Amino acid sequence: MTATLPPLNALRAFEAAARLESFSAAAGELFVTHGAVSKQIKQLEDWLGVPLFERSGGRVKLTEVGWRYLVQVQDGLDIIANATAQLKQPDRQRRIVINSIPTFAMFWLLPRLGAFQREHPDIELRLMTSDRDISRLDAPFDLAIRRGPGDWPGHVSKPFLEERELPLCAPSLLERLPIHSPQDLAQHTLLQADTRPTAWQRWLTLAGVPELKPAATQQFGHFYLALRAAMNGLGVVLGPLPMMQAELDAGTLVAPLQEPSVVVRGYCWIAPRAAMNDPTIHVLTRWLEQQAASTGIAPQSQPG
Amino acid sequence: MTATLPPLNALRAFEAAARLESFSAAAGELFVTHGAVSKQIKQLEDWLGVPLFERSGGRVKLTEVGWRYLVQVQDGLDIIANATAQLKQPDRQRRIVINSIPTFAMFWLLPRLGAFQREHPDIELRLMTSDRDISRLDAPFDLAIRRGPGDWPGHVSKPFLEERELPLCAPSLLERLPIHSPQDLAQHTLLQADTRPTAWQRWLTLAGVPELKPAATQQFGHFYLALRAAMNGLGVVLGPLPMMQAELDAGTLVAPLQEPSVVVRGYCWIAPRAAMNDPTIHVLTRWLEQQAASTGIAPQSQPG
DNA sequence: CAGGTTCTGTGAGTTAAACTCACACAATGA
DNA sequence: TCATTGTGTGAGTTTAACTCACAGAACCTG
Repeated sequence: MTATLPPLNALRAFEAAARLESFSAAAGELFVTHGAVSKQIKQLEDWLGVPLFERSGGRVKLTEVGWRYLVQVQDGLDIIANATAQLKQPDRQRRIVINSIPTFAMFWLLPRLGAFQREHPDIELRLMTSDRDISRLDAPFDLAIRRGPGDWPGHVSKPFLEERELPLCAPSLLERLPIHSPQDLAQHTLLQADTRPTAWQRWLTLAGVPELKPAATQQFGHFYLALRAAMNGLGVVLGPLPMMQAELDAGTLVAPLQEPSVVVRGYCWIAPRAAMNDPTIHVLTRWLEQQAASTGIAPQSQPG
Repeated sequence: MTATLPPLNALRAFEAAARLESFSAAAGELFVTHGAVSKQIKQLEDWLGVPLFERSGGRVKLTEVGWRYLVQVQDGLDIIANATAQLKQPDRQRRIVINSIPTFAMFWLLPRLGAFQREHPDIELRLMTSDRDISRLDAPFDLAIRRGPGDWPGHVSKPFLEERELPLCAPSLLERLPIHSPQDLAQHTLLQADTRPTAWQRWLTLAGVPELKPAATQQFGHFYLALRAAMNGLGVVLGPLPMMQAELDAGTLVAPLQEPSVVVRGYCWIAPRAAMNDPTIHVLTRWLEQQAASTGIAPQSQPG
């Protein structure tokens, strides 16, 4: 990371002073004089170019900007402190922690987890979800599921499930506004997620209607929220197949259009290189590949 | 935070050296000599008590411990760098960002979002999800939904929806192993989440069977994963009502037992004090309260 | 195999950040 | 009005961070 960092030692003083709303109390906590804290805060404010505290008669109170900065600085420093504490006290537990992107966890992995556990009752799985790049996770993991291929230094990865996208929506939506061609999407709300920002534009281009303006768009922080919104009749989502096949089979979602069907980046399992010595990881990754082969488009052989 | 922080300036050198796997390259990036970087790394390793790099013949490579530390240090430093950049370039947008805990977003809020948008087409909502304490979020928000009451300095909050918990499961589960009394739970897998770690123990205690040992327990990182697992027939979850009423009505979940029904901490909206000057926040919070009053247990008047 | 190149390790000395000390000023409370 | 508490800051001190110079090791090339 080459982004500009502020004077880091000053952050320690800032965090304490802001949390306690007192330079003197912060000085006590940090075992320095209040003058040191005062100078550090002044240095930080000068460097940032904005006041972080309001002063009134020997008392300080965070400004709104200072408050916003504090919560993020605390988050950053907490992560560093926690990482440091963990490093000093390794906590070795025997379980496989899977960190999956939320949509995959909910619509593909979770419905199959029971089968895995019946087949492997001796393996304890713990499922976490995150959209983040694996290099930026708060907690360690043994296996990650992310869309790929991708660049994951220090890890082994392998694609195991391809994906294609089609417009999907609740059947009730079509009763009010039928969709027979891509042009009909102009009457609808298109649902999208931060994690797939260009999906609709790409699909519309392939469909031959790049300039189409929908009635509205609805943005969600996570794709699974967009999918749930579609099930709730809020609009049309570009649904991933074969992941949503169960919902199509159940009739909670329908695919009004069959073309174009865009093949997009599929799913990879990702493990730290050191974890590849663990046979349990092999059991799990083989199981993932077998499940993918039996339900949808397993990728052609591709090196990790 | 009074947790021990390592020498912070050394982290800057460590991050660069670790990312580039070169002290000389790190020195170039940081505009210091390689000797400065070497000394900083040595200081950090001495302070932590563990080597972070393997040395071989003038080359360095991260140890496994060093690698794990790097990803977390990078995360922490990135948050600080991003907070710093945001502070310098305020990005003022006109939209309401809601940060809700995932379960509430999916099962209560999202099904109602369409109604809100039809009633208020001029307000753009952006829905984010997180379990984190609001003081530790990566991104700013205008309104948060968390379970409470709670202590949220600098914010205004108000409970608007109470909650009670009952064992819920898929109907297919009862076909194989009926549940007529709390003792019957011994034959089942109890599903739980990190965010509600003591829920089952409390419920079993109230049910008069504190020593009951279930066939298994299954832990999930998020409560909504536990709920989805229950719908997929993986076990019994302590389901929140009235949130899951729609699923009970639809038959995807059933409540085999009606007692004891535990009233637990419900839901609060939380807004930064400064945001209370914004009339849009009032529109949204009043709408939340009205929706809660019409669907479930609205709390007795309680100050924020 | 020898020499050159590149990279890290470290002692000695230098520089600058961090700190202490002491005093000044302001708000609050008794 | 005076005492108390807290912040601001200049001057001086201390220590972390740094440069400089040299040494050692691995790798590459001729």
